[in-house]
Amino acid sequence: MSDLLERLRGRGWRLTSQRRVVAEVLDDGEHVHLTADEVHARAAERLPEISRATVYNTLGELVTLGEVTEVSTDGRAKRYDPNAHHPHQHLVCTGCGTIRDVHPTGSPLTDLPADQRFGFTVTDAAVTYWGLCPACAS
Amino acid sequence: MSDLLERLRGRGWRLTSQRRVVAEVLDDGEHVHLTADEVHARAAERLPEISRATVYNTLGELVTLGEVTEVSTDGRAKRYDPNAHHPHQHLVCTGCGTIRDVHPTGSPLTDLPADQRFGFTVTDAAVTYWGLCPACAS
DNA sequence: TTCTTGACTTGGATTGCGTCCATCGTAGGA
DNA sequence: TCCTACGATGGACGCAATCCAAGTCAAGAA
Repeated sequence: MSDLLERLRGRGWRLTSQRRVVAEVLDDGEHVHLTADEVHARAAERLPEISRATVYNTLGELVTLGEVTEVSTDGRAKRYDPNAHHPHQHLVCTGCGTIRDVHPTGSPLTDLPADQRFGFTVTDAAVTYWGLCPACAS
Repeated sequence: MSDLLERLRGRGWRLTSQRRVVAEVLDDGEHVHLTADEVHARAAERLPEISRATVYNTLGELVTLGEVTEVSTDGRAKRYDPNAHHPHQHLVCTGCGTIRDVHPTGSPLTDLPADQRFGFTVTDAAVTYWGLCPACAS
């Protein structure tokens, strides 16, 4: 994660305590995909005065820089995936909304023939798998 | 679409003018994927007093019955896809948000090995392709 | 070290999308 | 035709996210 902070500094980021804390929170919970509010709650444990607006701003900047991926599954709150540098797909629980990273075989982008692209310049493809997690299934 | 109305009646639906109009709107614009607000606007052209709550209720019921599919691409408003009986995926313009139905080769569900399911009972998979439509690319 | 400045943060207001609820209306069976 | 339970209404509400004007501060300059 210090890598991340270095990369950000290299891009001309002013390194404030708020931004540092948000980056640390994303790093700490690398296995989970936090909502903006969850990021804010965890950041506030270390920096009580941090505002939600700043968390939103910082997350948005990290997404723009490609350091973090935004995952919006259904109509719920967006979740933020710090695992942006390793391509993967998502498995979402229809019960509780938690997300797992998965690695399916095959690559979806190549599965779209030219005659199915309708003149679009297709740049990305995402596969979302839906199901019930063990906890919600019981 | 009269098919749809028949099916709904067969399921014990009370056939009100509001529900009929919502169904007609979805049928009319079969090529597009309308937001709830767009459905409401078009329905209101024929039935000015129809309320947004009724449109939301009716759309929700149609989704529950499997007659319509809910498509939530990014953080924007959900869109409703009347083409629920023909499996397909979606190609979304990152510029304007419009959606096209596409038919990729291969089937995503079979692409997730058992050791990548983490105890989930996986029931569905959706592929979303992202790109710029011809209008937004120019 | 202190100064300076513009980028960053703040929090309260606001927007967008969707749901809830008490009340009224009406489709369709008796 | 009448009854009544199911559906419609619309205004209040909730949640996620954004906006904005004012205050704060990181980091380069001197």
